Amino acid sequence: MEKELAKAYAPGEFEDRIYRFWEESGFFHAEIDPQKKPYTIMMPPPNITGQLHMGHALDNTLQDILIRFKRMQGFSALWLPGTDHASIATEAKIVEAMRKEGITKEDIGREKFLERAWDWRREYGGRIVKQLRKMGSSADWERERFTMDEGCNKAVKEVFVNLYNKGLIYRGERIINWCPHCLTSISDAEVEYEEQAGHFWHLRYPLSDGSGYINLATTRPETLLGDTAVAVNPNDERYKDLVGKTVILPIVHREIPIIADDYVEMDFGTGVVKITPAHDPNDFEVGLRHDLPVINVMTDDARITDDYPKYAGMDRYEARKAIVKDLEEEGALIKTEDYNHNVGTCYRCATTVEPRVSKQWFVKMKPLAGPAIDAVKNDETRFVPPHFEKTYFHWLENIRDWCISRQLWWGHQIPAFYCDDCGELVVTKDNEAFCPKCGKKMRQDPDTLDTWFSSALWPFSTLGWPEKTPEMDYFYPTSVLVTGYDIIPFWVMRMMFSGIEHTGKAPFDTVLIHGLVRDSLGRKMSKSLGNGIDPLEIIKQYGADALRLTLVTGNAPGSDMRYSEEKITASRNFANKLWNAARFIRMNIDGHDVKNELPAELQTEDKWIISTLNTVIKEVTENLERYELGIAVQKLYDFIWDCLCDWYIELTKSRLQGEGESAQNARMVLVWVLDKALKLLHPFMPFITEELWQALPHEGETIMLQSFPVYDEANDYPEAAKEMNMVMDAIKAIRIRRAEMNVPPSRKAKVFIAAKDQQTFINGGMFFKRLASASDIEVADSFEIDGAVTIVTADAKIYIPMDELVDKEAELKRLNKDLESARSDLAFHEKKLNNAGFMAKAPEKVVEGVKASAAKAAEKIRMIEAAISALS
RNA sequence: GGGAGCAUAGCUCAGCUGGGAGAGCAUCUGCCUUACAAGCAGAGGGUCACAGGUUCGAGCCCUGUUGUUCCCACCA
Repeated sequence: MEKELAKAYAPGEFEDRIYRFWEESGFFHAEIDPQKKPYTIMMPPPNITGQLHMGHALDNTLQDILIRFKRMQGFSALWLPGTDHASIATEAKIVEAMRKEGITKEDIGREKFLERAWDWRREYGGRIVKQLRKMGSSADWERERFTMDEGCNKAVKEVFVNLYNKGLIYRGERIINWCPHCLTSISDAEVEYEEQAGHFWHLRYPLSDGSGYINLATTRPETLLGDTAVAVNPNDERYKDLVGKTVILPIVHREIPIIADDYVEMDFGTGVVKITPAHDPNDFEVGLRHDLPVINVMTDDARITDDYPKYAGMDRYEARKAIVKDLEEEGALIKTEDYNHNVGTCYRCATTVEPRVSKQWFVKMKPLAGPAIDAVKNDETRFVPPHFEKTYFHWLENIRDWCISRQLWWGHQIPAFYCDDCGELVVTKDNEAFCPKCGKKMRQDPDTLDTWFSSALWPFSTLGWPEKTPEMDYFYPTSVLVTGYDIIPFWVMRMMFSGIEHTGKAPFDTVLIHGLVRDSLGRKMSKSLGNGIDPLEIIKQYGADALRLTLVTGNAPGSDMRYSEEKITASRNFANKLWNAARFIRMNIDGHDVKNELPAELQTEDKWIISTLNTVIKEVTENLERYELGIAVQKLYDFIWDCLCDWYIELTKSRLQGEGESAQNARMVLVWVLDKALKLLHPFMPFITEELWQALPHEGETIMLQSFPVYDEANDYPEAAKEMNMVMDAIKAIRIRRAEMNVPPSRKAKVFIAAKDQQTFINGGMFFKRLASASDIEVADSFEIDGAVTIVTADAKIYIPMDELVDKEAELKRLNKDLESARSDLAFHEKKLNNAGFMAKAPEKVVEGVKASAAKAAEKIRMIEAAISALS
């Protein structure tokens, strides 16, 4: 065997080495194997602009646990990784870098710009995937994809053309969300609302016929330039006579009509609304209904157009000030009021979105949403936890058409071509097109597609679709999607309807939703707060396994968790504990030929640990199958620390000090149990388990390809477990009593045990010496001992003669206290047994349990009473 | 306005289909017991937010209330 294990857990010394070993050996690679069942996870592709953060760390840890578990269970487990081109974010970075050089996109043109973008991607696109490797992610890097690679591009074109031909993609002039900073349209899902302090400006518009005024209020006076009507509710008696008349728009002095529309709330404000179809989505709808002109008053960077020379070139907010001032001078401003309202902002740059009418491409959503809703309703895909279905349904049921064109260069260029001569439109997968009418070479639409348009195809574009590949047949639909609840509307929903529409099958069996990793105060980690924790720093300091354990411990699906330094150290301490347990076993098998198998003859304590492990195997497997990863790891933690380290290893120490078969058997059991424990823990803590497994007797190249332990009925030893528990209970009771009396462990004393089940205590005799500070032990039916500390457990009466420490009064007091508690115990159980309803309706198993507890309590009372009478 | 989650020990959180409340951290006591002081053995600490209900039995199921977080909508 190799060198000694280091004294303390030092992950920095082996994690990178092990990862390299795994990757170079090809252990992560999944192949189509008809002998095996497929298990597939598509990694949510991180943005190429991204750096690893806690969100990725959590998301990847959960996926890696599932994929390693299934791989060990014998599935052909594919975890397909990749990155996303992130059109807005990437383009913004490149534009920013160019700005520092003093050049703009337009200066260098599209082709050169794209060259720079690809260079940028080559340079930085690999950063995030390197960081994912640090987490231990066992992804199949040989199959790594990029949302803008050739295959994905092919899939995008195929989908665009299909949807266009079915009439599900159209081009139209609509009001869309426009980001004046990113200079592109964005979809509804990309708008974030935030409350901002603003004002309510109360205005009066004079009626054209000079008969008076109509009063209204606005939060955006600058849009007045584009007003083409004022509206009232048709049922509003106050204004009934005014509908059909006109008013003179202040400042602009344009005559605009007063119209009636249900959209106007009578109870709010004066019940009159100014209508600016070009700059408000609701007004746009009103405009359509009443055939109002649409007057765009702003440029693409949200400045007033040259049509209004007085304000031309001012940005929205300057213009607002200037216009308010002018309104005041004109006498049109009645009053100004403070008012908080929600304002839409761009999710990328936080700039206030400007609704704007423009010609864009849209996906018609209603026909696609229906089947996506059905797939979840009929359980083709299920959410864990299930309540996220509601979020999903809510979005799909209220969905509006998806604006997919972006005025950006970095992305999939829209496969639509225009004829500049006759205006003909052709949508095609080809890279160029000629006008079917006049034969002229056509001009491709300069816009690109929303990033999410290509990510929506990720579950199948990565498997070679639209080609009929064997991978599609074998790995699709995928098994589980692991992602945060925050991107259900962006991504989950869009993958669902895309998968169903293009492949006929929902892309996932299960959608496992997790929460956010927050800081120790419960705040979202963000750049602006500066409260982000860098996972790479944590890995450097504590190891990837400690980070992974922290992220999965106590993690329940769908709920947020807090990160804290204390949790990390607790995880690191557990790793150290495991490390040392392995080191202890290594030291003890050194020089002996120990095979990783169970010996023919087992002691009671061996049977107990094997039996306990067997239960843990069963439970952990069940928990993993149900995505209860936090519960699964908790059980392993408890088993390894409490059962294996604190009890079983301690129980074996005296045997290990001896020679012969008993010692050898103990070594074998230790190795066998640790081997199983390492395998169970491997999906959670891959590095340390590999390192330790390699250092122990084993067969095979790597732990990651060993079979996951399986529950085996033959390893259940209920009798042995019961006996062992009697002994352990007695040891604990002695420890408690000694601690209460402040007796140091160095002060040994003989222990007399009176029990019915004498053999059990005789067998366990040596444990009392090591674990209960016994100098010697004697077991009998009963004892007559004076001046002894008396301890009663459910199965035994224990005497420890320690004359000088025994205070008869105190002993009696203590025994009486025990008696009281035993009596109330008995009363509790008897109350149930005397309850007719309970006896009639409770399941037999429960009744039996209560009966047994009552009998135990009664026995204990008898023993305590005897002890008391002996003392007094 | 609509919807969802959460409320359990001082703190952070588990608690699976209802059967006498758990962990880690923190606090206190005693231990260098030759794997581990990143450790060992113990202790204290809870009206499971509140009020009803269902049930033989409720932290868990139902109804309501309060507090809190989030998502959606957006009345200009």
